[in-house]
Amino acid sequence: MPLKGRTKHEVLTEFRNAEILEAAHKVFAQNGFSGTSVEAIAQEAGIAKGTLYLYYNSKHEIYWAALEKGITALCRELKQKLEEAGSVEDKLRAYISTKLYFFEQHKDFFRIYHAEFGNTVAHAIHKDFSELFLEQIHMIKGVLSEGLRQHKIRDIKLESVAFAVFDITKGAIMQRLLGYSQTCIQEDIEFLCDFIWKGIACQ
Amino acid sequence: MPLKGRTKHEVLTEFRNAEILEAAHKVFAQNGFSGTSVEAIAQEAGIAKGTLYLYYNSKHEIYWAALEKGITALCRELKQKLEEAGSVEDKLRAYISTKLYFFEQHKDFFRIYHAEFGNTVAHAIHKDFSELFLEQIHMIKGVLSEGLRQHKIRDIKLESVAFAVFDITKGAIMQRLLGYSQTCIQEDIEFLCDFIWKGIACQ
Amino acid sequence: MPLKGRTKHEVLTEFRNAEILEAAHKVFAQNGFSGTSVEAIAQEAGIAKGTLYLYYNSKHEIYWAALEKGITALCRELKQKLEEAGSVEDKLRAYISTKLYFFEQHKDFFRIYHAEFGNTVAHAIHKDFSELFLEQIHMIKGVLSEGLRQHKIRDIKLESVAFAVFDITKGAIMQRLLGYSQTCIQEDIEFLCDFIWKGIACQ
Amino acid sequence: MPLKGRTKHEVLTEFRNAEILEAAHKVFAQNGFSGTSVEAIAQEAGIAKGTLYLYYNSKHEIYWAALEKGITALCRELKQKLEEAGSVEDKLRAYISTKLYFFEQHKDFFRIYHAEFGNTVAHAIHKDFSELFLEQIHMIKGVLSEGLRQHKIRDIKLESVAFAVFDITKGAIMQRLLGYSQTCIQEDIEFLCDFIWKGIACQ
DNA sequence: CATGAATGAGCGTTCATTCAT
DNA sequence: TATGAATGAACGCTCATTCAT
Repeated sequence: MPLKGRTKHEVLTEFRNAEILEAAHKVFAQNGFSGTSVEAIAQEAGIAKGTLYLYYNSKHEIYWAALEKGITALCRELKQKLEEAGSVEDKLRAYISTKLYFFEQHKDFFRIYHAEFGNTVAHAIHKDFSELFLEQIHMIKGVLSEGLRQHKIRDIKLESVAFAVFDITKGAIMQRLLGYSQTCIQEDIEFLCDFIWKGIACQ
Repeated sequence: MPLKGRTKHEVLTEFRNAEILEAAHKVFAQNGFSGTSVEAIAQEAGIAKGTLYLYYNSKHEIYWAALEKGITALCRELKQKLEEAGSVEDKLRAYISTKLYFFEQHKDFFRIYHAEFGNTVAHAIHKDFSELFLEQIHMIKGVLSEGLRQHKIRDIKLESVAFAVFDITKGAIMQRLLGYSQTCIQEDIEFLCDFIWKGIACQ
Repeated sequence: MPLKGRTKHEVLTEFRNAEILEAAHKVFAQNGFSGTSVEAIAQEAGIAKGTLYLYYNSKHEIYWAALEKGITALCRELKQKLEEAGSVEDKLRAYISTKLYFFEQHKDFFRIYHAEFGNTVAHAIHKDFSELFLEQIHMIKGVLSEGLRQHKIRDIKLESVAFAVFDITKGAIMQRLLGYSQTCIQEDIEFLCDFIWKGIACQ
Repeated sequence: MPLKGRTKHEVLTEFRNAEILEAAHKVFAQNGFSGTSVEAIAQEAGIAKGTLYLYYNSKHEIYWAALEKGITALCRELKQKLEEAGSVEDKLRAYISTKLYFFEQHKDFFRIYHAEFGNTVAHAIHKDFSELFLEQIHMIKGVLSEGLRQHKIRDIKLESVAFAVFDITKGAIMQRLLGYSQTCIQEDIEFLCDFIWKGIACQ
């Protein structure tokens, strides 16, 4: 009895998937990949261990799906906020503030995301991860290009700046999570925007 | 017959230690902590598995020793280069260039170092690691303070800047390792110095 | 569909448990505790090594469970036979004959039981073991007390006698197992009863 | 420079041997055979691990030598005291009291001795051990034979009695070691002699 | 679809024994 | 003779994955 193009089965499956990934986020964030047992994920999700394998073929796949889901959600929100923003300055601010707020709400996910970052350099298991990562770099580069065309940004290596923006933002989120920074989010956003803009603006 | 206060035995022990840690650097860099077996480290070091346990009490201890050795070496080099540098600008440049060159020569170590960074956020196993990390932040803040006193740097949250400098630099190294950046090191250094200085200088 | 208060699962579990302990009896008896590998128990039980750990948390736990199961069975049988016996003489005979016949049928168990006895003196690992041991002493003392009240037994230190009865009986079983004694069980029982009774009877 | 038929070397070797076995007694008594590391014996003896292997070929050999030394000493003392004793009653008492006093002074050794007894039944590693054990049985049987010839002992299976005497005595020592018996040694000896003699005497 | 008992490869660690010095 | 660093086989235990129910 398809409704809106989806069978009841599909809806149920999707629901289960969401439950599993939510559980995965939680336990992977707490214990890391190798510190997490499939059993723990199953318990957290409230299902049997074997059931997990009806939805995912391996522990790695669960991990990757959880990672991807979060990144996809982040990218969707970033794209939307960037589109809504008008000027280049606003877009840059939108990127930064969206990310800080997003991870403030999804701290568990940031842990996984950040840990995977560490692994990416160490031994690129997932090529896909770097692709998703590069997508963000591309996004920032797009904003910077626009700023360059509008002569708001000085002649500078856009790619390097994009990486820098990405890294500084990620670092700021990390500081918040580790409790190194006691400032409020707005203050952090102001600082980052100011620092970056000064670094790239004309004159 | 001790020479220069060291017995033959001590020299041998130190040599073995160095061999083990070098091997550890290599295999941990390739496979991460949990992906690395003690057997693999032993083989890489050219010794028996049991021999490892004459020098270290556990796999974790080997890992941590490898990490610490690298960080200590980096810190030593950073301190020396910062002292040699004259002006604040030079010191900032010294920090950045020393780090880039250091990790260019110790790529394996960077992988471990970076991976541990990911873990630190995820679940702080080693308090000591964050201490060593904060030591670098402190170092940068010292330079920035000097710049502030000399009115070369505008009134800005030094701590946040320090983190930013740290993150951008680390990001740049990562780009090089992953092959995202085809520029030469000098170019990277120039870019980073320019970008950061513009972001913090007066006016 | 539970039958007699037990689910199919419970029955299966109990069956597995019995299989495991039987296997444990055999291999522990042959090789002692430290000479027995978990792998060997699993093979003897016809299951995988990991399966053992679904039922017991450690090798020690398996050992102790095997020991306890046997002792419990022995104690149950002893109590029953003692109750059935009428006079004090019969009770003493019942204790001795029950034990000899019991261990004649459970030779493997006697080996473990006896070995643990050796360990108990050496370094009391299991307090529980000495408790179970003392339970038997208490049982014998009870019989002797009755004999004393009935003036069948002379005034003598009951505890010491109880230990003596216990030790002689155990020794007799050991002789049989080691093949030192070629006499039949009945003969052994007669000898023990006669010897002990002569030692404690009035006049 | 042989003195009394022994070279200096032989004396030294014997001294080392004694030191090693004394150390072995101590650590084996505390931790059992498998719980004792060769390293521990070496440390206790104050020599290097490798040195042990100059005197003994394996851990088992050390264990066995320690056991044998004690048993030999016990047997020597038993024989001497039995010879000194006059009547059959005195000889029986001499056997019992010598054993109780001997093990009172060599508690460590009793632990090993008793533990090995457990193992003997479980899995006869050392045939030699049972030989030494049977030697004592033989000794007791000799005394009993004499008593039989002198018509002090009734017609009874001597071998069984010998085992019984052996077992009761061993049990009494064990009780003392475990603290189950608070009586003094003399009291224990009186009880054992009385109990056994009543059990075997004529009428 | 869901379950969870069963599996067995894999790993960290220990320790009796050897051997170069 | 004495040493103790080096060895590597062996073992207890874990856990991702499978599959009969």
